[in-house]
Amino acid sequence: MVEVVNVVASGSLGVELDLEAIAGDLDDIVDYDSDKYPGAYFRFGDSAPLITLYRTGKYIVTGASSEEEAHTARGEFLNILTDHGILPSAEDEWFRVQNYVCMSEVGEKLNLSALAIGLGLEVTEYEPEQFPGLVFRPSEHDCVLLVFGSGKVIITGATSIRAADEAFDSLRKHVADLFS
DNA sequence: TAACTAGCTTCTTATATAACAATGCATG
DNA sequence: CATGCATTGTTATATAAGAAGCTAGTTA
Repeated sequence: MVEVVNVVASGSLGVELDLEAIAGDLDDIVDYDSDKYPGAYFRFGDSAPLITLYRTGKYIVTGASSEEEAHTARGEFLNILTDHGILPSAEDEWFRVQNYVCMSEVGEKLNLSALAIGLGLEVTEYEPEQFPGLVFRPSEHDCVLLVFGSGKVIITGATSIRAADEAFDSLRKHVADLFS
């Protein structure tokens, strides 16, 4: 099993927006500086996900620890926009999770040099002087795994929890075959 | 010279290393 | 009171994805 630690999702309001006016109106929750970055940041609380809104009406949600939390943040975001008359209604827009960042562990300490050879040098990168984790890009899974000597594993780039689960499972099987 | 492409910026999150800064405490 | 060592804290390293906008480089 993998634990979701971060969810990145995106959607579109379908309308062009005046971010300067919105930032002025929602001064307490919106942070916008076009010289620094073209997106306007919406923060709903300290540990809540961050929503970045763009001129085009497209937006991204980052920092949610579940898909539900991402949806909740999006709902709050849409409500505030409709309440302030920025949006006529919150319908007819798409919203999709683009990236799941997950964490898990294999339950034993790992020799990463041996693991790199075992998994195959063409699908792994391990340069401990540059970064302590081994980068594993399994050819049969569409995500990337960072494997550490402690046995902890980060799975990122997955578009579903199932994909992350499957990728971690295959890593675990490789580890079991190699070190037993 | 114009159009296009590629790469970088911002942000989030776990993970683990080294290198560095800054501070605390003890000993001479 | 000054120096040395230890601890704590911050930053960098690397990963993925979305977004818009800027710059740099290439090509027609």
